[in-house]
Amino acid sequence: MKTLLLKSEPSVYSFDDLRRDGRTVWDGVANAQALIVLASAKVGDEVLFYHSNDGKCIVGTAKVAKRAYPDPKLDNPKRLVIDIRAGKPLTRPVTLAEIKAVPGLADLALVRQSRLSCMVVSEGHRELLRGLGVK
DNA sequence: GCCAACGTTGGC
DNA sequence: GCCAACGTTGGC
Repeated sequence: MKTLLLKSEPSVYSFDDLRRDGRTVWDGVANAQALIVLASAKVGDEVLFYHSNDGKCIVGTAKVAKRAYPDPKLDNPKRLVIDIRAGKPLTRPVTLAEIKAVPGLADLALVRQSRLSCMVVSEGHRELLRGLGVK
């Protein structure tokens, strides 16, 4: 099982929205690199839910509920989506500033490639995040 | 196939 | 609101 980190602007779709919905289709990914990440997602993989712009913090967890499939709303087989279901909110959000303060997390894609919306979190990075309170 | 121009994302 | 970092587009 691996861990993904998905970014969302809370004003568009927040973690609270996900908890309200229980489950949602994760769509809108067009970037080639991010699509490769989506394609690698397996049911049961852990998802870290990050609020970009307004928040800049990891706010909760989720799980991959359905592996990648073409967006039914689009006529483009390359535009993949996955389904995720809500997990638990963190007791305290873990901010980007806190993450940047950990030397071992400097090469996390979230830090290095701010525009990437969807990334795989390595085992080692996952452990460091756990140390910051991402349970 | 190169590259300039333009658009977008997201941190600050 | 600004701008850096990228990705994409289109003319050549």
